[in-house]
Amino acid sequence: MSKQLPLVAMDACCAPLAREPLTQDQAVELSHLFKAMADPVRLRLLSLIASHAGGEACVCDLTDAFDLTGPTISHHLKVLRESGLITGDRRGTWIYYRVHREVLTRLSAVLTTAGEPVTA
Amino acid sequence: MSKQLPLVAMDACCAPLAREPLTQDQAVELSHLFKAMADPVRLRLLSLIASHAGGEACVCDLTDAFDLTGPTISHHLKVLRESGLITGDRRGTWIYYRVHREVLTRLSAVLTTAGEPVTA
DNA sequence: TCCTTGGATAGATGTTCGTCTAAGCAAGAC
DNA sequence: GTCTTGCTTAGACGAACATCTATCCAAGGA
Repeated sequence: MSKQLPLVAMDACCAPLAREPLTQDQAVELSHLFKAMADPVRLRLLSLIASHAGGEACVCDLTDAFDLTGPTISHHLKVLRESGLITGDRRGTWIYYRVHREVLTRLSAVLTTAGEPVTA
Repeated sequence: MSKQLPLVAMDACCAPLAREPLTQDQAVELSHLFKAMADPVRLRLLSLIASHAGGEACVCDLTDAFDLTGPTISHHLKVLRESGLITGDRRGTWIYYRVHREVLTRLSAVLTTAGEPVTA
């Protein structure tokens, strides 16, 4: 359950997208992360977990916020997990999820246009 | 050609995703933007345009970077256009595209976790 | 032990997406 | 006018995706 993919987007770590053209590999890596966030349910899940008290939330906290079945929520959590955006670990009866803030921070950095010259 | 959708993601303007839970509407708006970026070709297009000298690039500059047909590139540019990430205008023979930096900046702000308390 | 509860997996189904070929439109050269 | 070039639109098709129901596994309490 706590088995995660290695942290991704390391290659696309720091260079803002607007400073120099992304390589093919960087683009593929980043696209996986954006694809994981390209769904309203997953965005809200991510936001619910990230903003939850203690920085973590159990699935029981999440399911009630949606009009979807348990398996569907479970599927979306799996997508977020496999993209490296969140981790989950079981403590007793419940499984707690928390976000990988470094990944969000890295994405934020990639999208920034601060300090980017308009002309090269 | 220069007809664009109104700038989106205004509602999701400033509150970082990790500060408070996204509303359904905010999540839907943001998901459209992330969906537009959830493809390696579109990410590279965005990056090529954003990092191009003068802040703009014509389609002829873009097509050569990919092993795809013209219509496919055109399709991806249309997705980026309709999401509000880029605009294109024709000047004489060529069409020039440039990115809406405000949108990128806003997305970057939404993803930031700087200054976010881990506990509420 | 067996039952209950929390949560994931398996498999099916309708929809969306990425790519292509073919055709169309706009601008300039002749 | 007609041709060429740059780019978009239209339509088709296979792959990927979001959701569901049914099933299964793990942990805790009787």
